Amino acid sequence: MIPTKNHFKKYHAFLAGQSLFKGISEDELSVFVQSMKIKQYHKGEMVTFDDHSHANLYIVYEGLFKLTKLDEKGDEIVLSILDKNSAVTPMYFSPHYDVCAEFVKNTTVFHFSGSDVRRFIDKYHVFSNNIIQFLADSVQALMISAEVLQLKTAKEKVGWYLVHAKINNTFELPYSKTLVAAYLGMKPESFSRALAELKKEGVVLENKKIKLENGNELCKYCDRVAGSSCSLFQTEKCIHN
Amino acid sequence: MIPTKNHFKKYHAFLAGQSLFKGISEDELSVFVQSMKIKQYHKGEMVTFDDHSHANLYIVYEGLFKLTKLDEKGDEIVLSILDKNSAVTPMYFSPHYDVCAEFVKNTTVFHFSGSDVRRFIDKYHVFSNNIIQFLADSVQALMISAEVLQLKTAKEKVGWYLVHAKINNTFELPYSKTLVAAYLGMKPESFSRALAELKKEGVVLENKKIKLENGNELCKYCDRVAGSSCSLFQTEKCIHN
DNA sequence: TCAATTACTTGATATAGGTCAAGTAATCAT
DNA sequence: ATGATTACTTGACCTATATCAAGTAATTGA
Repeated sequence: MIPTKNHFKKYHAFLAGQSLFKGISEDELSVFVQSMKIKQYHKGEMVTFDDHSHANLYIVYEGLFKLTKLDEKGDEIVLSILDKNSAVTPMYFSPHYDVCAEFVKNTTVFHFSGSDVRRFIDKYHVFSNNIIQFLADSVQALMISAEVLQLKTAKEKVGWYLVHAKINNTFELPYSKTLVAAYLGMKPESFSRALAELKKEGVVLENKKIKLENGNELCKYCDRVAGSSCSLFQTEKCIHN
Repeated sequence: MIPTKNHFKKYHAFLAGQSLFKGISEDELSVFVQSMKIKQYHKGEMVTFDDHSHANLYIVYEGLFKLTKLDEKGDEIVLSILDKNSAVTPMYFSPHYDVCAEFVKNTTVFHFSGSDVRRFIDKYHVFSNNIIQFLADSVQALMISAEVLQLKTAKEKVGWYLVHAKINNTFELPYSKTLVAAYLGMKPESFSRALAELKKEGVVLENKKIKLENGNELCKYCDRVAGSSCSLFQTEKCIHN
């Protein structure tokens, strides 16, 4: 797909809104955007990052996919779920570390070659700092995942996932139950049973909409990082003191 | 502890050898080292990174500790094991994300304040790139952990851990079984039983020394990233083609 | 719009690894 | 050197979640 001038403007605006490009001027960004490639993937496609694609930085313009690791038996873990505005860059990883992208919806991603990214890092100090922040956020997210996956019971995992939708006020499960279950390292059956348990506590999920009896039923499943974005954070109603 | 001039030289040499300071000249490093603080912790101590210590970059000069997350029930996960030459920096994390350092041995750490690190990043582009590589390595290590913890059986986890000691040719378990078990997300009892299983396959662990009957018994537990450092990598003896 | 596919639920059953207990071996501190 | 503490092992038992199966509900695509 060759971007038309019109598209180009749209993409430019989109990228300007990304936290990776925070603090970069319009003109500076333009140079970078010139070298951007656009790629579309189809629902159901599975792509492994090979030695070549390892060098890239990817930003999701539209769509949905999961980053997974598969083992010989065919079992998989979901490392992260990526949709609009998500970014991923295996460029600093070992070329022998292979992860897989499984596309859940038709997806459009922008990608920048490793050499362009490095050039941009060298030239624009802000961008370098943004990359640092992006990687640090990834580290923190993975640490929190590790904690959730290892320490929490099925019900706690689901509660923890749902509380995010309360905090960001959508009160909506953003993806299918099966996908969320996989992300939480559990089977759809267990997810379903966990929801049944939560229902007894006043948490109802009905066509992806979360309904709470009193409003605070999910608070016990909250962590401090997520909680710090909550309107009740550290009020007397909040469990985090 | 106030470093004497002599100590200072020793520390300077130590830091010059760290990959975080690769490409930094002696003189440049000196400036940075001036502002370094030294802290000693005792075996058994437990320290939480508070808002203040969050801003720091830590490098382990000597000793051993584990970075853990604890939950209300008192269960813990080991996010990483840190010993000589290891580094950790929560400085880019949410101030609400609290991890805990549990000291296994008496430990000496150097730390640099967040503002010094930022100043150094601004000034020395190589350092900024080193930080990027350091964070990316952390991301990759956490992804591999996630995979090991979720996808592997007890025996596979232990085999995977042991194969590293084969690859780096020490043939030695670097830490206590209990600590390694915790890192692998399992109980000491399960670790012990997994070792018993491996013994049947010709893998013997005797006072921390790994003995193999034929030499290739651990290969089936190897991953490609670890394997890429193996002397047999991608020869006909290697499972990775 | 309707058949086909995929998503979800619920029950019965299996199992890996956790827990508890009791013992031995190794290490530490005085 | 020795008593105390901690590390490790082994067996019996338990439990949370996976698996299997069979069904219903929802979504998709021609």
